[in-house]
Amino acid sequence: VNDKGRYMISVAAELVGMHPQTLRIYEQKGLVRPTRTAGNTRLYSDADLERLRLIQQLTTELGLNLAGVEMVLRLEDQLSRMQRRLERVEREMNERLRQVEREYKRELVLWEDPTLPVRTRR
Amino acid sequence: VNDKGRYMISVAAELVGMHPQTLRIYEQKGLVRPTRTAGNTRLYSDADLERLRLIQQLTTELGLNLAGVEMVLRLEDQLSRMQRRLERVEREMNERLRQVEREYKRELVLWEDPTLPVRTRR
DNA sequence: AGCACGTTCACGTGGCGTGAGGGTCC
DNA sequence: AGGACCCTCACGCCACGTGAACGTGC
Repeated sequence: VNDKGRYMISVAAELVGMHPQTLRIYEQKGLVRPTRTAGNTRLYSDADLERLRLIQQLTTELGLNLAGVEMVLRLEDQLSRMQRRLERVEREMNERLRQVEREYKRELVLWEDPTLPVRTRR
Repeated sequence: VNDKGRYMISVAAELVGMHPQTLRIYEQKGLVRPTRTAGNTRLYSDADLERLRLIQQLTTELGLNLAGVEMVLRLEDQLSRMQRRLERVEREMNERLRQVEREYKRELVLWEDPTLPVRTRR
């Protein structure tokens, strides 16, 4: 699937199996934000289609209404951002830990091996 | 507010401003789980009331339906657990970092100060 | 005996999907 | 000139809240 894909509403509706009117309503409620051509025609990206399929799953399979969909989308976004933040923090902390250990070992080696260049003592 | 408070359905409904029948429906859908007396009468705790107020906010103010409420409650629970985990990880990592730094400084001091007891060299 | 509890069924309202009508752009 | 776009309005269905009917426990 081409990442630059832009489909107008009839094609997009066909691709995700929805009514074109439904897509307009979703946009009106702020659930999807397709771009527009100069002639004001909606253009849906592949990301938009993916979002539409997610909304479809929430409404038809799980039975949420649109207010619920909006809130769930916000919460899931928040959740994934926190997930990434957690991973980042773990990575950075491990990094700093290794950094300190490396320095520590280097200092000890310097004191034990007199053939190495002398560093200033603290 | 007493934490051990147990109210039967009419009182609970009054306290949160809902219809008793609504509370029964919520229980049927698994949104609240009041305990029961031996005679099968529902007893709502203060935690149940708080949950009811949260559900009320989601439905009346934000317009979610019950499927949405259920999912939002799950997601918010997940979010708060991840929040706590993030804080815990940060705390533990800082702890380990300080630990390593302390050890590091102690080793250096031992090498520099001959009056201290000798440790085995690596 | 009476009152609040239990469950089940019925009704009304509102949200949401679907379609039709009419105007505009290529 | 035709077809797909735009928007707005109208209909139908289902979810949900509310109430009534009827039985049961204290």
